[in-house]
Amino acid sequence: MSSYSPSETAEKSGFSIDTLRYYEKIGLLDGIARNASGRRVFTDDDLGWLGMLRCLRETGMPIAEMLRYSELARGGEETFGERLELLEEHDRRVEAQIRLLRAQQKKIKSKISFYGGPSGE
Amino acid sequence: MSSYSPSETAEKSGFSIDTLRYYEKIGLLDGIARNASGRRVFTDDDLGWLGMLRCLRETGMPIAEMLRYSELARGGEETFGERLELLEEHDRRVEAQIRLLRAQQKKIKSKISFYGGPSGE
DNA sequence: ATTCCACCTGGAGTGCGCTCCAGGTCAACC
DNA sequence: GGTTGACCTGGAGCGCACTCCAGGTGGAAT
Repeated sequence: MSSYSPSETAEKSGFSIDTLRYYEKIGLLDGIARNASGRRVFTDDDLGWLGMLRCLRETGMPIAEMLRYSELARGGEETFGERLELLEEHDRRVEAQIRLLRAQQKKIKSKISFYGGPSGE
Repeated sequence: MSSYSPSETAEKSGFSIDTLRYYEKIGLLDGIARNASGRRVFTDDDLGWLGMLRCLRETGMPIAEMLRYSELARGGEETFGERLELLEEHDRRVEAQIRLLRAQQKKIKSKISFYGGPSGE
């Protein structure tokens, strides 16, 4: 088994069918195959790419930048350098985001113990 | 010094003046004092509250829930239990968010090393 | 034959969280 | 007395990322 209907793909990728269509429309998904009656047929490769997109989205990358990354990905090995740069930049932002979350979480926890949280009261 | 103009408050709190007005309008900020000519005057207490709001916002709490928290905060000590519950629930979401980020960051880093990232090439 | 269902399209609508705007006020400075 | 600048109000507008809708198609089951 290596080809998937839109609904299977939605389930496996975690994106809704509407989002899959939207992503194809704006160019995040390229060359999605169609069967004889015009329906989308997703491959394992497509699922792999969707996994990458999901990773980028969930770490807060804006669609516009994912689009940039997609364009680079279409450019073949020549764009490895640029893709590397883009991901490293993003990785730094993710790192900063985690740091911020941790710092703010500390404040929340201290507020919790102020209100008499676990092992407080 | 213990009272601040809107622009000072914006600078100190990290929210824009427009956002401060908006927060007051929707009820996240309550009882902000005014001077004789109708301008807002923020106190250290207000700044403290804004710090809490900022913490909640930056950890992804939706405005609607911050509103709920604000209402509870107006309710005095009787609402400590509910506030505690709300913050504990939020803390768990923050924890999950951090975990997700860390997990996705791993994928990004492995992609980076695939592209020939630091100490790779 | 018809009912059903998953899918298709283009385009409109939604929810969130601001952000901007027009038109006005007031205190202060030149 | 005029100008400036920070502030005020109500309300419109915006950017993002979807999400929904109307109307239609094509294959499969009853």
